[in-house]
Amino acid sequence: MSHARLNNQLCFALYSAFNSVNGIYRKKLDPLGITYTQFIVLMALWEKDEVIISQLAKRTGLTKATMTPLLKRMEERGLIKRHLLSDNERQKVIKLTEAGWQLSHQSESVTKEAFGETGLTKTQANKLIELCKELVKNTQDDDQQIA
Amino acid sequence: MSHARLNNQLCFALYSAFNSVNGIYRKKLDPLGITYTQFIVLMALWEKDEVIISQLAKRTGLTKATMTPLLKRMEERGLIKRHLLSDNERQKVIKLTEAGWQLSHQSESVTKEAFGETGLTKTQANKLIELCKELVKNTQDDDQQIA
DNA sequence: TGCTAATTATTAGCTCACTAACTATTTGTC
DNA sequence: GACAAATAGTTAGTGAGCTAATAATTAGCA
Repeated sequence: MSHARLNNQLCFALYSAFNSVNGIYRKKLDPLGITYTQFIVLMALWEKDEVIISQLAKRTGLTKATMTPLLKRMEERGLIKRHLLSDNERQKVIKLTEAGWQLSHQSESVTKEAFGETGLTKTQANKLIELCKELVKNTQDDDQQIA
Repeated sequence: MSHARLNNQLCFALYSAFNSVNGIYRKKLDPLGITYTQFIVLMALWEKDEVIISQLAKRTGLTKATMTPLLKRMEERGLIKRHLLSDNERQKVIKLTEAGWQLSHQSESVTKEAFGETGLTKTQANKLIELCKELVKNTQDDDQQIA
């Protein structure tokens, strides 16, 4: 009668933790008119602007099918523009608008406040980030073996 | 020009890690005809069956609005039954069917295989789980302060 | 009793996230 | 140059996940 138990499930722990932090961010980002996923895309663009959709998908870990409607909504809200490249008409370049850049100024405090609400110490958070990255790296390797 | 950076974001780390593990589970649970969220609900029920929806929501960390369509789909697939309680007609009791119990036999190997693919050691996984639980506990406390 | 407040579940409307199938280009090769 | 293969992005369909609003029942209490 042995079965998987919720309490010592790695995946359930990550699932709950992400939902918790996501909830914290939702409250803070809602007044700015963006979702957490859009915030991630913005962070990626603040680091490197004018990139094609595939590159953006790779850096955020999202699929292209997720990106399309996401970017469409972000364009409707005036945060980005999508331009067709002249030298390769398959590709579309994503570029931040002035409004998209403006949001970067609030991002620092949003992140700091959100971190505060997690109640974790810096050491704990760094350890958590490190382990998550390790996990992601390992599973990416797996994907490449399949391909 | 300082702004939040993707690479040292706790939330992004959790988000990526959860998406990775969720992807692993998706491949394994798809042949069983269930999603990861449904698997979580099943695990909760294997530990304690015949509970009302609110209790199930609390244990899984989902909202009631998420539970309703989720449980409807699970009932359609014959995994659970929903009964109205006679002594309190607001509440509905969720009870596993035989098919729902049957899945518990495969759950152990699904979890073990999935853990293997994360490439983490037992020590790393336990540390990760511990930190996630700490985070969830802290943010739940916050919620109670608000209420 | 009778009226308000709280609880339980559902619904509607939004956003994300995936897979699979599709269109449209570009590349590679003969 | 022509035709298969690869690449870039979109679309369709399913299943979460949330908030806010809505019923319906129960509890509290004056």
